[in-house]
Amino acid sequence: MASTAPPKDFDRLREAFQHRFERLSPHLRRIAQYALGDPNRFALQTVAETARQIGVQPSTLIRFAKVFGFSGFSEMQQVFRLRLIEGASSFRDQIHEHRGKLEEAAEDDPSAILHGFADASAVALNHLKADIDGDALREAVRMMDGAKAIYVIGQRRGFPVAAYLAYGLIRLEYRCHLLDSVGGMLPQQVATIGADDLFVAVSFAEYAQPVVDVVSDAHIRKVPVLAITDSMASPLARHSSLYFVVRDAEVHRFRPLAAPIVLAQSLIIALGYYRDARLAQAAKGARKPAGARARRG
Amino acid sequence: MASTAPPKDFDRLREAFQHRFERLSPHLRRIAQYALGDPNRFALQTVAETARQIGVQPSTLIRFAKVFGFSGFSEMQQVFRLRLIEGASSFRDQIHEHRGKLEEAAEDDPSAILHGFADASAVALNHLKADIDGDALREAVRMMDGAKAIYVIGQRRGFPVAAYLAYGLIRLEYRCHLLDSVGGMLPQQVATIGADDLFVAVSFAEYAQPVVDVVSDAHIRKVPVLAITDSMASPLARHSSLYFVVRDAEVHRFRPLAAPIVLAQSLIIALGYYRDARLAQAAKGARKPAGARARRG
DNA sequence: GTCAAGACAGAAAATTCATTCCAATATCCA
DNA sequence: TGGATATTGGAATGAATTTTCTGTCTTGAC
Repeated sequence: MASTAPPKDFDRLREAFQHRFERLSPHLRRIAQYALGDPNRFALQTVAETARQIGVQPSTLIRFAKVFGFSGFSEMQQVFRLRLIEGASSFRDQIHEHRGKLEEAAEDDPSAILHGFADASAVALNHLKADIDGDALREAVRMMDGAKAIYVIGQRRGFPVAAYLAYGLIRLEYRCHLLDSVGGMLPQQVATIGADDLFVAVSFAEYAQPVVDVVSDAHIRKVPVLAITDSMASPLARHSSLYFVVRDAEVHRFRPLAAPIVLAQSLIIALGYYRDARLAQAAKGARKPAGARARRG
Repeated sequence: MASTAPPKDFDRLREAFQHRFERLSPHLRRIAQYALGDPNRFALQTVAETARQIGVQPSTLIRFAKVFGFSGFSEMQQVFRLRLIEGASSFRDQIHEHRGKLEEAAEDDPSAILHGFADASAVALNHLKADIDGDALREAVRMMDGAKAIYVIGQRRGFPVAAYLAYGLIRLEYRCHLLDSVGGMLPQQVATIGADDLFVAVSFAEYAQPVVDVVSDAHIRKVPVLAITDSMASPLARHSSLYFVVRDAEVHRFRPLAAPIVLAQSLIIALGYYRDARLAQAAKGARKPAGARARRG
């Protein structure tokens, strides 16, 4: 019985499986095969279920775990579960892990702050890539392209993102308005938005009340709403037709903006290509009424 | 107790959470927020663990599940677990899928655009780390902290960055004004800025004329100018007391904004620490005239 | 062919876990 | 202010699951 320290992270455990595979007894081999072949199932099922599927006794699974130095099956399964959590782990946790590194020795060294914050932002960008669904992007592009006019709102931390979206849309020659509350006419402005327009809202915790208000107002009035926010539980997610969740975590008491900015820029770029493709199509079949198929259903 | 048929796929369950969110009691809301905010954890943890993390009793979690028609907590958790099995198994494949697509042009694949642009932005962040000088950051922080009032300007692509700077400065309770040209009074506004104020300008090629004009005007009038721009040859660099150069390369005919945004955030964070340190100092030697050593020489 | 060492099956025990129930508290409405 | 209703806290219960243990079986060597 090898009672060396058990591998604590999944990669090492996998290596251990592969390394000792030949020396394993037939049943233990089948367990190793199953575990590596469908690690997700293996992480979630109970011993009894897994044992039945493999065709061995539950006790065999415990013995298997002990061969690799674990105290029992549960301890080994924990490694598989951790992989599931961290594989798609929330940015929050990953930052939490590295917070020491990111924030250490930094308070009086602006250069260290910049480095730490840039690193945190890079992590956020990786999560963005994993989190954002391609189909959702496509749908968002269709919504923007099909709208008669686009109204963009964002306050506090969300304002720079909203401002970029408005800038990009105008650069692409879409009819777009950035809603600030200059003059205090925000509710009245929103009241003029119709069902063939599009409302784009950017808001992160703690969600600025005016944005939440106008978004739910618009949603009730059947105006399509595209939201960029930071949680599926956000009030914007609840009151939108389509939303993007960009996770972020505090570093130095500030939240990185890089991820939402990159999302906004990507949306604009994708929209640009989409429109070009549509125009090219329209030019080819120029006899048909132009732009007819651009409206979404 | 709503005993309608419980949603058995994740999307429907998520919708149910969002739909009934407002009608939920405070504790149940927190559960919904936690579940949607970190669904992976929620899928794997035991009731006791989850309850402790949220700060409610285990029984409350069971009640929560029953509200949505489940027989108990476990049945609801099963929905979250299924998502993990099915969603994560394709996760690996998706990565390979994207890698293949990334090498092609991928103009019609918004997801590939996002990936490419995020990567480009990450590269820009690395350049930022290498390019920005620590002493310059320190000096910029001193300038901001010592100014009587700070005026921020930026147009087009620079506007989101300027907007963030203004937001951050106001959050740190500095006297700050974001100069937009609403009302067309920009030159007159700038004329009121004095030598003990600070002018912060953000502008990238092709440099918006109004920004260039007011910057050189301010510089002639001996107003300190802090600039964020993209070249040492930029007109902003010529007319500023201190400037940061943020290189960026065009991707898909758009320039990443991540780097200047991260620079702006880092400046704000560093300024926050600097001010805290200064206040702590002032508190210690409280008999001396407060804040006297905060002005820059 | 026999003996020894390891592997396995199955039941029983122990532990952990989800669930229930009732008391206590807070909230709302008259 | 008082009563009624909804919400929450916490210990007790009961189910499920992991783990241990013992006897049997297979395998390989002498």
